[in-house]
Amino acid sequence: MARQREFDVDKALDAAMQLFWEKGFEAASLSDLTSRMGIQRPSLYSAFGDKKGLFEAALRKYTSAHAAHIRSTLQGKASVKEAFRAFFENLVAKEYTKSPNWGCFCINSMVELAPHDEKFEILTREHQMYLSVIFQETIERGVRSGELDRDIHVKGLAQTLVISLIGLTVFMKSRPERGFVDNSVKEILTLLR
Amino acid sequence: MARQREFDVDKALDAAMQLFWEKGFEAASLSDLTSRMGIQRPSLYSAFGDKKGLFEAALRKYTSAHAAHIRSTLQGKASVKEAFRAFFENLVAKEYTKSPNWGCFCINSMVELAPHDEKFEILTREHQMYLSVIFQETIERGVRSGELDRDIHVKGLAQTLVISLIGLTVFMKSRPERGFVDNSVKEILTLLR
DNA sequence: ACTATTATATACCGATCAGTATGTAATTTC
DNA sequence: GAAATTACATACTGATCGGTATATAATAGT
Repeated sequence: MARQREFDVDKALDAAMQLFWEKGFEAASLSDLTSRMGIQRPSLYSAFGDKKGLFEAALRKYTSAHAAHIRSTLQGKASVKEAFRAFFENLVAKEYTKSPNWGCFCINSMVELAPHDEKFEILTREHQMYLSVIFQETIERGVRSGELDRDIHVKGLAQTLVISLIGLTVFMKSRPERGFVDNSVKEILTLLR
Repeated sequence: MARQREFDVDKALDAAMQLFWEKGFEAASLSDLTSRMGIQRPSLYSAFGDKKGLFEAALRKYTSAHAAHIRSTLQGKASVKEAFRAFFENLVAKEYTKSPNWGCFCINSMVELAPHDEKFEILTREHQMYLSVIFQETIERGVRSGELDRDIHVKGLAQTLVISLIGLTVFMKSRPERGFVDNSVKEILTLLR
């Protein structure tokens, strides 16, 4: 119809996601955003509506990629116990190579926005619910294969692993000694019997 | 020497703590603060230095009260298993009566500030370390009394309960169905054998 | 009572906030 | 190639940000 966009919307969204992830919603200013995204203000507003709209788009992009990553990681090993062990150990190892540690964008958003904005209360909750379903499916696979006890409480266990994942991710933001989280991961994995 | 203060510093700090707890550091403005504290800007600056200083004072007040509360709660019951059960169930029940749910001021601060400010990285981490010591002492009491197995990994278990506490507190900010957290609490408590 | 000192209240500071009006460049349809 | 449409860049809006200068009120020591 008319002049075409000169910037890649998805690349710009990715840059916004990175900044919101690092700084949170309030602390990321429009000037920060436009400079990191490499576009001007009016382009941002025409493409994403407003700051909240951009934030929501960035968070949705993050959660879908995050869930896909977790799902494929857990499917990567035949042994379910091994899969969870690799998942948690990898999570810890990764956070201790980066410095500083921005944690999980979805959890950060849950803490900052969920109590003040119902849209983000729902969005962040639903992501954790989705992760618990992924965990649950993985555990069920272990039960079917005979690797895990038949009388295990599959759903409760999956939910507990989500809680543990959140706890670990948040606590690592304060950069505790690694032994602390290593001990916890070991303990948490004993729930898989 | 001269004119005396007309406001109660501790009461004002309490009001600031409440606001920072609800809104976080960035989202709580000086206008918000002074109006909630019932004082004028210069009084705030003369008593607390600046916004960060006020925040730090509020957080320190919170953490010391929080730790004292947890310590006395855990000492309230002879049975260690019962003590932890009551502690976690009370935590959940309390969060589900308030609406909305502001979570834990220290955890909120860890998420918002720890990666950007070393002072708060340390302050929030040390509080969790302190909680893990309280948990550890309680577990040791259970081992001594014979209520808990002698071969339990006391420290690792205490650290895991801290991780679980963080995970539960954060996740409840998104107001999930209560069954989810109830299941997790039940599962977490099975670690106490 | 006088002086020094400190708290209070008002009003202000430059900087930055999120968001937009305006004018120009580019691309399509006719 | 003219008209219509849309993206771009600059510059601006009123509002609010954290922080402070100034002036006045109150209390202490002398």
